[in-house]
Amino acid sequence: MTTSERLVESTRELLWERGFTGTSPKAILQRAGVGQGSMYHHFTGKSDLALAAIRRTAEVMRATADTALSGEGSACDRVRAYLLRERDVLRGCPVGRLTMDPDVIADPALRQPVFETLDWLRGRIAGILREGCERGEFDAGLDPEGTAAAVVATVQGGYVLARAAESPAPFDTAVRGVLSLLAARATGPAPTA
Amino acid sequence: MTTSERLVESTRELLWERGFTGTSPKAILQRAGVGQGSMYHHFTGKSDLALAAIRRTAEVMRATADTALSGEGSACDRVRAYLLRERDVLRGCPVGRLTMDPDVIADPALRQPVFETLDWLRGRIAGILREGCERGEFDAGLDPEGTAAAVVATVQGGYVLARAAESPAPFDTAVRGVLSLLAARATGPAPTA
DNA sequence: GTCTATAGTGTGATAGAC
DNA sequence: GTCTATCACACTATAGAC
Repeated sequence: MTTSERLVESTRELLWERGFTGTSPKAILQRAGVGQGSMYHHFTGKSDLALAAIRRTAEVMRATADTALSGEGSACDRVRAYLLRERDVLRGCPVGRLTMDPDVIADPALRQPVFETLDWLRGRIAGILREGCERGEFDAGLDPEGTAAAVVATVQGGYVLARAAESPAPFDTAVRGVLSLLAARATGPAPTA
Repeated sequence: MTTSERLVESTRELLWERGFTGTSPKAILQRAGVGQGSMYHHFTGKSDLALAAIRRTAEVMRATADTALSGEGSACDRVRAYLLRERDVLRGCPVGRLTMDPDVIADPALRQPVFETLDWLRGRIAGILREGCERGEFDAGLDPEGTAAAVVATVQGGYVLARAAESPAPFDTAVRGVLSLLAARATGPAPTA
């Protein structure tokens, strides 16, 4: 791993744990085990390094979500696979948590990958649900866009509830709830959600 | 307004805007228009002041939510009233945003009011849905706990999506989605969600 | 390309005058 | 009760040696 890569990885971890405001260059350097000079040689500063880290994290999250969503089965099965995939719930979403960071939201360059990732996810799920509707997998009138937004929001909000409770339980309950509501709209032999 | 109250109000605003880590005593004092001595006279430090501010914010949020949830109508109507109540969506939830602040979550005293508020909200909505089930307002098998968690998570996650997009639209879409899923479970003449 | 040294500013808290 | 002065330390960035 190059010095540059080590810096990006350390930044990714710290942004996830502490956010942008809560992460100092000093902490990044200590975790990466490099001196200050290296950071300012490879990057123009904290924001530039954060941008590289956020872009990488967004890329990883997108790939992970797409794997779960691209599996076999009905639209409902694929959304279920996404919702029930393994997660380190108490750590929260490395992309979503950045939206609570005013310095990230205020900087268009930093906000863009955050927006693009969540927007892509919403659109991906909406597309799957729309296909499901066209195939008659759901009863008439299911709102693919609204449902997709609710699914993504449930995950993001589930992290909030779990971190407040210091327990993954509220996350799991919320996921169970939205899955149950969705499964009730599926036609055919109702799978136990 | 007393000096102490001014300090708490300034802290509430700043915690909402910038979180605990992103808020300095200096910023609080400037906004409140008082000197440093006043703060350390009334409070032991930043955390103590934040605790007073968080408790007050939690109290306000609980009252606001309870007003919307205590209205007339069916269980579905009351949850709808809560979901559709006016919100400054792009500011996010003043309680929920604190869960992304590692220093808040790490301090049991600061985390407690955050947890209690969100847990109360979940329980309140679950109770309303349970009553609705008992009155036959929903078709059999609606999961009150799961649905309530999904409703609260959708709101919290809706803020995340809205802030990422710098637009309230994704929040509104998610709320429409979860409401549509819930309304489909209501018996009788389906109200257009 | 990486290091240490240094600078200037801000943070969170204390001391002591009024 | 409120103010200003001061403290020790951390933050972000730059300079310049190696």
